[in-house]
Amino acid sequence: MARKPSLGRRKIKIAKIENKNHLQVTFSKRKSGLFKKASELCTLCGVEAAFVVFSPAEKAFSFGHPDVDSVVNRFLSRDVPPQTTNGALQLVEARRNANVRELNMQLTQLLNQLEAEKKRGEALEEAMKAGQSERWWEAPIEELSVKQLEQLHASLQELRKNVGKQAERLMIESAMASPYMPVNEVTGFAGNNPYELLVTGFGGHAHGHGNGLF
Amino acid sequence: MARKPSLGRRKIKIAKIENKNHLQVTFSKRKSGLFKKASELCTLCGVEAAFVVFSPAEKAFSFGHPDVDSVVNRFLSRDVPPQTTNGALQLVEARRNANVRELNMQLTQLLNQLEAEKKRGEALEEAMKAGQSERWWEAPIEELSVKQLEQLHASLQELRKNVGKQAERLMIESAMASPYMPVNEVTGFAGNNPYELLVTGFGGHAHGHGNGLF
DNA sequence: AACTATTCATAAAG
DNA sequence: TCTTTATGAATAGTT
Repeated sequence: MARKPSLGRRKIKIAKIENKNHLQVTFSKRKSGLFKKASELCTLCGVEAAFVVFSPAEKAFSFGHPDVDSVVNRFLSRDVPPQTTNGALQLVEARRNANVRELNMQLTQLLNQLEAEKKRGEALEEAMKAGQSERWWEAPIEELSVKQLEQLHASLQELRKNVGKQAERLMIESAMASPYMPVNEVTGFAGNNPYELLVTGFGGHAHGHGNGLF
Repeated sequence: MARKPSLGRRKIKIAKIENKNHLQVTFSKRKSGLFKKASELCTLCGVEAAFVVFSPAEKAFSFGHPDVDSVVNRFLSRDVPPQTTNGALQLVEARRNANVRELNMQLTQLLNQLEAEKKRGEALEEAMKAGQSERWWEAPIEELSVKQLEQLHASLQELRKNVGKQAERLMIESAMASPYMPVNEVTGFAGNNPYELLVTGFGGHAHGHGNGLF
């Protein structure tokens, strides 16, 4: 009766799994394990974290504590640290670049919609050009002084804040007309609790017809 | 010879670790393990994923394949899911759609407001000519003229390009062969862990069908 | 940071 | 997908 009920776990090579079924099973198992470990990290260390993954079937799964959005926002718009040591400088630049991209996204949309107004703008430019000899911020960044960079950064932050305030105000106005109380949906994970709330993706699969935003 | 050099791993309760040193060590170990597993998941299953975590010291750490930004963008702008027949889910769907509409409305209103600004533009034009502050871009966005926004946008693009070039150069310089996937340590270098190699990048990457936020 | 005993995660199979 | 099993891996506690 000497049997071999199971070979048990085998060592595998970390390389793309070719067998679709196997891949799906592995994805599912490992995703669960990852969510669990992320959850444990948050609980054990009291930190914020977010994890987003797209399944082989393009479905979005996410985990976040306190929630994905807040963590992602914190990540995307965190403030420049006081440090200016060696490597930190590059990182600051990279971060500023991220902010710039963020602003570009917003501004590009606005500008596209307002293209019709350009003509009138030309006149303004003439006027401004005449009275303005300072365009230092268009110089190569290596040539900008620390002070100038700081000023530019402050300006960007200010602009961002202004844009944000506007959006926030509009959102509050809209929210007042909203019939439902806030519900934690897609990205929700609330907790200090052992396992996560697996609220992933959306039921069926996808193809939306969009509302044409962005 | 029978020694007990170590008690070995012990079972622990998943609850906030109070001892600061212990907490820091655990955070570090588990973060590494998480990054490794996330990396493996991406490789094994050929999927995209992003993980962001803030350390107890508020420092941001992230992992992303192909990179954090593209994954996050994909997540934030994914399609609105199809309708369901389930009542409870319909409610969620409705709310999600409401969110999308809400955001679209914000954008529309913002655009309308900006458009309305053009009418006040003449007044600003006068003020400009009068030679006011050089820091006009710090004014509330509602008060910026179309022309100013365009100029600011151009400036931002220019800056972005400059920053990008520099970052690219630095990236190439420090491109010391790494078989691992991009892992960012955002606020500083962390050392030996191969999963914490510094890579600051921007990945252009656009899937052309995102409509909603949420 | 290194070491090890142990717990935990999971590959394979049903 | 859920369960079982045997192992491979991660890691808690210690040095």
